[in-house]
Amino acid sequence: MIQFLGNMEAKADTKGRIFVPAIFRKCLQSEGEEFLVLRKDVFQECLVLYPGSVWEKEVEMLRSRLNKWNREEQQVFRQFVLDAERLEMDANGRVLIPKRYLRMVSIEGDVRFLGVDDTIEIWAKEKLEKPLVDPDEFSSKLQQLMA
Amino acid sequence: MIQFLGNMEAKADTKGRIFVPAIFRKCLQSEGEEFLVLRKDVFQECLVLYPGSVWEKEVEMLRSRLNKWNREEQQVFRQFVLDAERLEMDANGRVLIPKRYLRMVSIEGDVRFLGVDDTIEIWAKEKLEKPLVDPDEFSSKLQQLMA
DNA sequence: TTTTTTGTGTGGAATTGTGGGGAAAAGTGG
DNA sequence: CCACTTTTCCCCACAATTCCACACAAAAAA
Repeated sequence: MIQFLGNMEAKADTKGRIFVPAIFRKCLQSEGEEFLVLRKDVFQECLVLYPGSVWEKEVEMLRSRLNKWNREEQQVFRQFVLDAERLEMDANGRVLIPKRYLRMVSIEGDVRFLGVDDTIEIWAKEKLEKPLVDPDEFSSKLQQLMA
Repeated sequence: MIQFLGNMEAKADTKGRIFVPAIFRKCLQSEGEEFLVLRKDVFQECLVLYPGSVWEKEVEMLRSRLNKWNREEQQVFRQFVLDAERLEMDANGRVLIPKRYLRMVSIEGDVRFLGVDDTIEIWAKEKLEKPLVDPDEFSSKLQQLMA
């Protein structure tokens, strides 16, 4: 089971290419992942990189539970794949992020990679400067949820 | 098993020709698909491109569930194949979409190709600008499905 | 510390993808 | 049979992407 952990800075060059941090790369390689899927997060202004196998599992799961002859369910499936794209790393270990996606999450220069479970998130650097949740709220929320 | 993923822009020229995005083309080629079938989606205002083999499977599936000696069921089957058309790509990798179909889904200039499972959808660009499903509805649906 | 290796940032050149249009061929209606 | 539209085939220009090479910084090894 694949697990990413870390938070490192990187920058998109003028062509929209970004080096995937070496630790993540090694992780992907050792798991034999051939490709990645890039997707805009549904709720947050960030991008999500799924290792191929993780993506496939997710889609398979959805496909099996959403009937394509049902209007609403098919629409949900469509929404899920709407902002997703297959990517491959180049010889140097970079991914080319299409301009459209950079715009969607307003990335211009510096970014941060964030390992979150079995996916990798890409944020505009500024957005991760301040905490996502208020620290006090965070601790009490956590306490409450894990009780 | 063939799987399309992605969302890219393209435009219909004055003759109604549209380039099939290169990634999809490669996908089709590697699966040895010789032709495509175009159809208006049953539920949405968009066009669907089926790889030949996918279309055949779909029809077979319908055929097996719809009794041809039942007047109503046969009529449904007929309607399904009525709005469908066989297409081939030209030497440059374009498909010529008959005007009739463009009108059906009100495509005039820019379009978006959308990989959805084993089919490719063609939408008028504007229609994909805003979310297809209300975000709250989407999240609750997903939450419920993946629980 | 010095050297080597690995990781990251940059850019140019070649290739491929996309948008467009012209002219031949094939249908269509008078 | 002719004029006219539609379809098919071919070629061109430009933009985007891929490939390749290099420079440099950081980390690891000697």
